[in-house]
Amino acid sequence: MANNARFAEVASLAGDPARAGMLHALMDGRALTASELARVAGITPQTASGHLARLATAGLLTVEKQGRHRYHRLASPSVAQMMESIMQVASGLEAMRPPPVTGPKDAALRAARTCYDHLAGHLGVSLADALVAGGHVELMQDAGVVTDAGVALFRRIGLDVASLSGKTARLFCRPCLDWSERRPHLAGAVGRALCAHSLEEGWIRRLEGTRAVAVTPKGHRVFREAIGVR
Amino acid sequence: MANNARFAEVASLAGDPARAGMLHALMDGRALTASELARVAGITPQTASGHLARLATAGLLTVEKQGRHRYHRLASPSVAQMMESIMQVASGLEAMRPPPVTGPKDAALRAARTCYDHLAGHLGVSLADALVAGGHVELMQDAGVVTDAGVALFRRIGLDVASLSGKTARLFCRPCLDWSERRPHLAGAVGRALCAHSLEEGWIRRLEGTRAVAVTPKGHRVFREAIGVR
DNA sequence: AAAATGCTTCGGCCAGGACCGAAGCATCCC
DNA sequence: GGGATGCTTCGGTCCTGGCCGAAGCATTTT
Repeated sequence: MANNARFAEVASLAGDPARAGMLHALMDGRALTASELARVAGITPQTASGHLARLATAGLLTVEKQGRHRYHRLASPSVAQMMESIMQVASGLEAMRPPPVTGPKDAALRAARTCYDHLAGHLGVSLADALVAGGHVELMQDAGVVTDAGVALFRRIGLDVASLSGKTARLFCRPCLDWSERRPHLAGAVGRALCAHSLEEGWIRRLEGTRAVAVTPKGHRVFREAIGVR
Repeated sequence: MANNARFAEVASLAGDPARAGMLHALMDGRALTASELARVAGITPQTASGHLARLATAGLLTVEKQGRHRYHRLASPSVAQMMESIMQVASGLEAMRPPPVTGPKDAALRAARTCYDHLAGHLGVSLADALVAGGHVELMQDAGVVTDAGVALFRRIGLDVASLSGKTARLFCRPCLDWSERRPHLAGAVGRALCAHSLEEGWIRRLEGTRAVAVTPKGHRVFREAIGVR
C-alpha cells in the first residue's frame, strides 16, 4: 500500500524531537528564519538546515526566500490541525504518566497562547465558557454554532462574523480540545476571526519568541465587560 | 519542554511503516490479534510483539487478553482522529507527487470503507452529497448540522438521531475530509450512528481483513430511494 | 574589494532501533 | 500427559538517520 509509506513518512517527520520543536515554534502561524528555528530546537544551523529541507520537500513547510534570510512557515492549516491532534493524544497519555513539570515559561503558555490561528490555554477556554454561558455559542463534541445573540455580541465588539458565513445561513465554529485545560475552546472560522481581531484591537499581544500571548488591560476590560469572562 | 518529548514519542511511534500498517488495520475500530496484525504489517510475530508492546505502553492501544489470544484496539477516538489528520496531510502531498498506484485492493478501499467509526470513500462522500442536496444536512468547512427534514429522514430509515443530541436542541455532525475523494463526508455522532445502523440493517457488510465495505443490494435500494444517492 | 552574515553541502562519527532466529511461557486441544 | 497454537523475551546483526566540524555559496554591508 503506497499510502502507508506516505503516512509513515509524514508521521516520522513530525516524530523527531528537533523537528517537532521547530514545528511547534511555527504553530503560531508566523514565518521564522532557519537560524531562529535552529535555536528553538537546540541544534546547530547545519543540522537544522537538513531538517528544514526535508520538511519542505515533504510539503509540510513552505519556504520564502527574502534576501539572505529564508522564512519558513507551516504549509497549510491541515498541518496545524495534524499537530493539534497529535498533541491531543500526547497530552492524553500525560494523565497517567509522571507529574507535569511546569516551568515558568510553561505557565505563560498555559495561561494564554495561540493554537495556530485561534486562542487556547486558560484564556481560550474561559472565552469559550463565557460565550456558551451567555447563550452566544452552542458547543458540542463535534461542532458548534454561533446563535443570533452571539452574532449581535460579536458585532458589538466590532467583529462582523456574519461575513464569515458561506452560502449557509448558519455560522459554524469548531471546538478544539485544549491540551492543558482538557476542555474545548473556539477554533474554526470564528475562532480565527476572534483571535485576529483581538490582536488588531490590542486586546492581546504576542510574547516574544513563543506562542504565549499576554492580555492587555484594554483586553481584560473587553473580555470581562462585553463577553463576561470570569 | 517535556511536552515536546511526548509529542515526538507519539508521532515517531506512528511514523514507523510497520506500526503505521498495524494502526491502519485497526482504524475500523475492531480489535485484532497480534498475529493478524503481524501479517498485515508484513513482519514476523516477534517483531510485531515488540511494536505492539510499545504502542500499548505509550497508550495508543489497549490490549484485551482472551484465552491465548490478545486483542488489540485503538485506545481512544482521539487516536483515530490523529490518524485521520495525518492521512489528511499525507494525501495532500500526494497531489504533487508520483501518480497514485491503484491496485485492485485499493479500488475497493476507494469505493467504500470505514474511517474508524463512520463511512468514507466514494460511498461516504456520495451519502454526504445526497444529504446536503436534499436539504437534510448543512455542511461547512468546520462543522455541520442535521436539519429538521434530516431528522425526519433518519427516522424514516429507522435511525433515531434525536437521541444522540446532548443538552442542546441542535444535532451536530463533523465533516471529515476524505483522502481519496478530497471531499467532506459525515463523521461525528451522526456519522457513527449511520455507519453502525447500516451494518446492523445489513445495508453494508465488512470485507474480510480490510477496512473496505461492500454495499448489499438491500443497501443500494435504501441509499438510492430513501436518501437519494446517485 | 573585503568582510560579515545566513544558509547549505560534504564527510565522517555514532546511537537508536528495526529485524529475525531461537528459545521460553502460557493456553487450549486431543 | 503430549502436542499444537499464540505470544513474548533474549541475543545478535545491520542500517537508517541524527549530529557536528569544516568548507562552500549567496547576499548584504563597509
